[in-house]
This record gives sequence, structure tokens and C-alpha cells, in this order.
Amino acid sequence: MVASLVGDPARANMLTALMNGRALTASELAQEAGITPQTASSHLAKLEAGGLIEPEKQGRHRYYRLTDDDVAFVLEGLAGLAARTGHMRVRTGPKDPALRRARICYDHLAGDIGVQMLDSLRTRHLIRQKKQDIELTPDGERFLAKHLQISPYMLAHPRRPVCKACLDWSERRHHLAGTLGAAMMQRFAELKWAARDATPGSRVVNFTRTGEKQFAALFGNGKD
Amino acid sequence: MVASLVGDPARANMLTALMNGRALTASELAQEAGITPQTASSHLAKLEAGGLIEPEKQGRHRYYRLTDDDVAFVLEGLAGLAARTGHMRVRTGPKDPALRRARICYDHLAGDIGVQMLDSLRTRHLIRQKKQDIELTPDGERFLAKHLQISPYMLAHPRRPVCKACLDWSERRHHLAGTLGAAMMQRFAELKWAARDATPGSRVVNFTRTGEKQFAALFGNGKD
DNA sequence: TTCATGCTTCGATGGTAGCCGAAGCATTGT
DNA sequence: ACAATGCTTCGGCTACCATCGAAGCATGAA
Repeated sequence: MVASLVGDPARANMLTALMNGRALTASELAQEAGITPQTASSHLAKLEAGGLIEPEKQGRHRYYRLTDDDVAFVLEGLAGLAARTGHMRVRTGPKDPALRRARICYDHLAGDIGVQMLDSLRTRHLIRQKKQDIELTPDGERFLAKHLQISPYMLAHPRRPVCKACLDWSERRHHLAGTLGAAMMQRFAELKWAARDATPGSRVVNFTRTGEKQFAALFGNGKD
Repeated sequence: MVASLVGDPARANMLTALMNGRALTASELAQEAGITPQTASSHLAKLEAGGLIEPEKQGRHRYYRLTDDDVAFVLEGLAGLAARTGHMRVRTGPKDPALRRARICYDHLAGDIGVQMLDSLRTRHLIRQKKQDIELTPDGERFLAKHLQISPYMLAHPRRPVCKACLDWSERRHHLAGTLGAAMMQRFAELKWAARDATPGSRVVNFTRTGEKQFAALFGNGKD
């Protein structure tokens, strides 16, 4: 079973270290997990058999990376559940600052930036939140149309909600998911405000200088 | 860690059995997992501590359900990863007779029909539900008076609540109990929409053809 | 070749967690 | 009041698996 693979602390640490999409060698992962290379080798073999990671030989090194984004998404979901109960692992969240700052979660924005955006929308009453359910206010619709050229009919979907609160892996607070979350991320990309990192498999989102400014103007909290 | 909770085969079986959203008793979950009640109790306590499931006491039974959709979503993700590498689990289909459809629970309607009725009342805002407590809305009172000739003063009782959510035995979701639940069942009988099965001791409720139509007109969900 | 580095396999060990029998509460029914 | 049912707690047993030392393969460098 896949879950039992992730359940072991040593393996969980390895997977967490791989969450930024980069590949790491077996020794590096051993050090991350705080175990000897022999033990790590055993764990890595199991993770590979379970389809969670893929190896790539290079010289006498063996690089491992997460198989694909689906794995990362499931891991993020698990971390979200763990964060809810407060019983989170000692080693929490990503070490990579860039990954903490902004990253892709399925198809929407996550990380510090993503949380900040949802906060801003909420405090300015552009959305209304009741528990898990979020809906756009009339003000919010006007705001989206004016500044991002997003209109409600673009967001309609038979099964997916327009707005949804998604628990952020690193921040432990909610960011915005749903068709609106996806549409906004797409618009940021189209406007050349931000783009996924070029590194294959990376989930980091890099903001351009102007993108950062524009974003701050719309969703800034005055702190940066 | 959450993943280690899901990692254990016995617990995974329990969670899988709960994936359809219905609640199951501790003993039933024990049987699902193929373990003794003592062991199951230990597992269930851990799952509850991990925030994956929530208990609901009813009589001497203890029903467990998944905490919310987020849990189910993550479990689905895990199952998806597991399916990729090879084997997945298969579980249960319906196995019950027409007792599942409609039956008497004390003095009110239970079964698929009963659950459907409560759902309908809720989605149309004829009742307001906060956790276990339910109350009629003004719209609800008008609705009852107009279509079923039930007025609020008929429902007053010194000790019994007007509305109460009662966990359905077969559907494992709530149906409507309380004086209102009883009054509605009684009215259905008076209107010759439905009647208890003639067989002595049977709790099956048979709907007449016109009764079925009228009921569907009032509480139908368009699916039947 | 010879050595060094990186990783894997083998074997033994120990800690942890699942498991069940027996007994203890709690609730319900008679 | 008494018995029956459902669930939990306790104690001991067992099996599994993570862990590491030592040795065995690879690859690359001298």
C-alpha cells in the first residue's frame, strides 16, 4: 500500500526533501532522513517499487525524483490533513524558500503568496466565506472583471466549485482553489506576472519584477 | 503522521468501507477489516485522534464516519496512486431488499425515502440544521400547512423535540425524527400514500402508486 | 592495475505496533 | 433488578520492519 510507504518517518523526510521537484542523490536523501546509506537504499528501493519516485543514473550517482506531479499533490494533501490536527511532523514544510513563497498546487497558486491573496480577497469583502464554502460577492465579480478580465461565465463548471479553500502545505492556512483559483493563476501566467520554474518537475512559481509589483498592488498587505 | 494511519491494512480497510460517506458501527468496521472488536477499537481511537473519522453515539452503538470530504479526497488520491502501480481494493455494493427503500423507525419514516425527504427539506431551506439540532423555517411552516395540513401547534410536545436528525440504519445518513417526523408519517398513512406492510412484525412501508407520485412531487430529487 | 567513491546486499538485532483473551463500563431491553 | 449487547481497557504475546555493521558490486580517477 502506498500510504504505508509514506507512513515511515525516514521515507516521509525523503519525500519531503523531493517536494520541490528537484532530484537528489541517494546519499543526500540519506542525510536528509538522518539514516545510514544502507538503510536509505532499502527505503529508496521500496519507494521506487511503489511508483512514488524514479531513479536516474548519472556516473556513480543515483538521482531520485518524484515520479510526477500527482505524487506531489497527494503528498501535499496528506500534509494538509496532518496540519489540521496540529499533529504535524517535526520536520515541517519545504526547506526551499522559493517553494515556500509560491508554488503550483494542482492548477492554482499556493505558498505564502497564495495565502496572502486569499486573505486579501477576504478582508476586502471580494469573497464571502462560510466554513469551507466560499463565494464571490458582487464587488468581487467587478474587481475580477476590471483588473484581471475574468468574468463569471468563464468560471462555470458542472462539477467543480468556483471557489474552494485549500489547506496550504507550508503555511498551514488556506489558499484559493476552484475554477477561480485556476483562472487567476492562468491569468498571471498570460500577463507574464509569473511562470512555473523552467526546471523539469519543479513546482516553484517565479514572479517577474513587474509581476511582483502588480500583484502587490492588487493583493498586497503593505508588508512588502 | 496521517499516512501511517492509513498505511495499516486493517485501518485502510475501515476507511475504504467508509468512503461512500455513510457511517458504520465499530463492530461492522471490525468485520470489514477482519479483526476483533478490541483491535478495531484501538484502530478507531487512533483514526479519531488523527482527525480522519468522527464518532456519533446512538444508543449503545458508535457510528463512525469520515470527518469531511477533504479526507475522502486524499484517500481517493492515495487509491489512485496505488492503482497505478498495480492492485487496488474493491468493496461492497448494495445487498438489501425493499426494506432499504422505506420502513418504519419507531414512528417515523426511514430508509432511502426517509433520507431523501430530509435532504429535500434541507436543500429547499424548509428546515435549518445546525449539527444535530434542526428547526423549521417560516417557509417550512407554510409548506407543511399548505401541502400536508400540518400546523405548528400539532407538533408541540413537552419532552420530545419537533425535529431531530436520526441516523438511518441502512443508508447511514440522517432522516427526520421528532414529532414532525411522526406527524408526517401519520399524514402519509391518512392520505393513503403509504402504509405499513401487513405482515406481522414487518417494518416495511409500502407506498401506493398515487402516494409515490405525490411524494415525488413534494420531495423528489428528479432522479426517480 | 589499484584505489576511492557511491550504492547495494546480507545478516543480525531491537523496538514498535498489531493482535487477541479476559475483564470492565455503558446502554438497552425484559 | 437482571441479563444481553456493544464497545473499551488491560496485559502479554508475536511478527514485522527499520536500523546498522560488514561485505560485495559498480563506476570513475590515478
